[in-house]
Amino acid sequence: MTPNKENFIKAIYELGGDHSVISNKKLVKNLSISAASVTEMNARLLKENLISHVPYRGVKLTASGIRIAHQLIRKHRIWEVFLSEKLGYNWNEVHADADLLEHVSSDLLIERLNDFLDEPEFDPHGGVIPNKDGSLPETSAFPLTDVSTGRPFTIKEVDDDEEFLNYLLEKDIQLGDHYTLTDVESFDGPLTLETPEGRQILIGHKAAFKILVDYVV
Amino acid sequence: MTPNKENFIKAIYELGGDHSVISNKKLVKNLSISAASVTEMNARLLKENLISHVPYRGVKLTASGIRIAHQLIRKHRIWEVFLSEKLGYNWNEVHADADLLEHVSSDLLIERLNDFLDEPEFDPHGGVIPNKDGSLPETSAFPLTDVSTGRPFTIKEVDDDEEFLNYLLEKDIQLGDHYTLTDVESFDGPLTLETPEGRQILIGHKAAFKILVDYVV
DNA sequence: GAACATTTTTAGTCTATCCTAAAAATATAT
DNA sequence: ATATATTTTTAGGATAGACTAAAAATGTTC
Repeated sequence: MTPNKENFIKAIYELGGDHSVISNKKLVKNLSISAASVTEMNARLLKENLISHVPYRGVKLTASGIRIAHQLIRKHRIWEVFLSEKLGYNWNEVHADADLLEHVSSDLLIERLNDFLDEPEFDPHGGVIPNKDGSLPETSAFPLTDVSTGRPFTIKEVDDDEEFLNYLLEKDIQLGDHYTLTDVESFDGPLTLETPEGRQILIGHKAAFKILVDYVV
Repeated sequence: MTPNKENFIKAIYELGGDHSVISNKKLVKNLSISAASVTEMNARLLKENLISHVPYRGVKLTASGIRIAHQLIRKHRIWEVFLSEKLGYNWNEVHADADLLEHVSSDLLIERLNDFLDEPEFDPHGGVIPNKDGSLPETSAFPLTDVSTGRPFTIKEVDDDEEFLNYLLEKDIQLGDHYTLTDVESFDGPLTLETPEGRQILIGHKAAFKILVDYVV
């Protein structure tokens, strides 16, 4: 396993390749490599039984491909917690360094780091940290787009994307904040949130999809 | 700069390539690669002006080659301090992981880590940590082989080699220990050290060369 | 200093990863 | 349903890194 293959598997996973077939085109865009390179990498991962391939359709992760993706995400997120909590990185600085570190982290290193950080459950964006064995803890968050009006909810997780995190910083939206949905424009229009203090926040539909929430009990 | 080139430069440095010409043979042994691969890598580093090359004699680092070596050693040693002090790694476990981490560490990461560790001066083996600009702090340690009998000294630094560290563990020799040299066998024979409590320790000449000491004032 | 031994270099391959350009397959649109 | 557009695959190359085997240079020994 090389850093390249690992990144490829992670990209497939992040595009939904654990449950659906991902087109080459999406991978071309996501990884910024040529279409020919995607075809080639598919062939390599296919030979290792990490993906299944439908010609001219795309690829999907096998069970072992998913396990590898989860283990990579575990490493990535544990590093994010370290960078954020111990080294004072901002929300939007952690990603790049974690992306490099995850590929050179021995099991010993990750487990020691996990202990040092007191076995965190979530990374700085609210992403759940997979278990050591590659399984995924249960979580109940769902997209902000699916929330019902009037029922108070809390922000559980946000997309790990630098640009998007800056957008949230601007809107002053943070993990754990409480809101109520007061209005939804039809035809995928913006959503209006209200803070307990009565402040109104407008969120585009596309952004709302990148925010996972849960109802306050 | 790739991890491979970085390791090559570090190997040259560690063999004394900052001040003398290092033969291909030594690099073959040190890096466990073929002689042909060494010749090739020499050609690449020569093109980048990181080494000077005397055909059939060997290579020597240029000023920028030395600076790169120092910066790598800075990264390596800061990671070693972290692994040892914060993650509870043993003396002899730190090397392997530090060797991987040093190649993926951004300047931001290293400087934050350095702050987090309270700007350590030495790594767990007593190696001095180079400055951010690639310069080397002054130290006064010298090989145990050069010590005079009767004058008390202290252990300042030991070779960063797993096998050798286990040897020291066996002999119960640690950084900061105080000893006096009581006897030296001629013809590079073993040295006899004495602890303040009167315990005698026998050290082979080759091992003594890997231990740096300084007189107690 | 000629013969043998060692070391370095050259030549020719191999793999992983990337690319561009062209061909093949699939999708869309009139 | 045929023409056009898009996507994927194939073909052919490039580069970094590593290898083995053979050739060239250097060292050593008697």
